[in-house]
Amino acid sequence: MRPFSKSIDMLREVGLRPTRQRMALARLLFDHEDRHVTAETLHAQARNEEIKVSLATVYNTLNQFRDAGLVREVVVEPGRSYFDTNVDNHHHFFNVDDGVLSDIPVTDVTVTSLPTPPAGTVIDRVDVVVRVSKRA
Amino acid sequence: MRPFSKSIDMLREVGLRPTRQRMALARLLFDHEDRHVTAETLHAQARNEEIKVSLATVYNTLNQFRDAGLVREVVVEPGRSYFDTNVDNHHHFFNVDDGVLSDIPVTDVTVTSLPTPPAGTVIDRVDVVVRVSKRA
DNA sequence: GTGTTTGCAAAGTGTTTGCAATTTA
DNA sequence: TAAATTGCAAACACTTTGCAAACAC
Repeated sequence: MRPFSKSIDMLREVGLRPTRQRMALARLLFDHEDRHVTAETLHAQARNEEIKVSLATVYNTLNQFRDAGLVREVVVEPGRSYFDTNVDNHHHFFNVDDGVLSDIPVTDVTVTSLPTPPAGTVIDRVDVVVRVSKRA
Repeated sequence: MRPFSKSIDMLREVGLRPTRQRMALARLLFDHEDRHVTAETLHAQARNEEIKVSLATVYNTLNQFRDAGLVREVVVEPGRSYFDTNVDNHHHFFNVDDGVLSDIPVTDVTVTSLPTPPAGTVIDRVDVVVRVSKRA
């Protein structure tokens, strides 16, 4: 298998040109499972690994990946977006002390009896965020 | 009962001076139940009702009310904070098409089998957001 | 009168965008 | 070489802050 071919295929499938920046970010995101990044943290990691990419491109790329369904955007704090590489149905812990977001195994939380949505609307998705903090 | 005495008492109880601006905003917020406002929408409403208050004061007041436990901050969209006058345990619908946030009656959603929080942390609160959109 | 609060404008934070230069196919 | 993408800096939307004037007690 040629190097990077997985990233190339993934990008081609969603109609994005496999540029150097997009492939590098795809590898950072998808070589390990269940990552939770912000544009800033992903950009910092890229810099650490000597990948040349601007912060604007990181923002644009994350938005394109989200639109393509490769990552999911998670909003838990005002003024900051997290992107989750796990796009399956699942929920989150959010540590309000250090801002760390982590997955809750699907089996560990169960929402029973979903409410009837307001007239004229349908349910897109149910997000459960369990806010945690340091034990007192 | 003297006018405004409820607002005065409420503010005194949480250690905030009952200024003209804080009393006016308290009345807008608490004279009707279960309001969901942003700083901008509350400021707009104040202007409509001829209440003189700056946007900065609306922001500061909402933050003070939140710190005092009079309102709850709800984050569902990047770059915008909603404040909910219902501080009891409950959940939300969020209409992604028009940005309208509404309460889910407590009895209409049940989260069973809460997950074990990460080591060294305790659960502060569980937020369920049901994202809805116009029926296709 | 003394300390608190307000309003304004400026600053701050995270994010998006216009456009020339570069890269991809 | 034609179209897409990048990077920079400027623009943006929302929110916070510094400070002098106004207000509460």
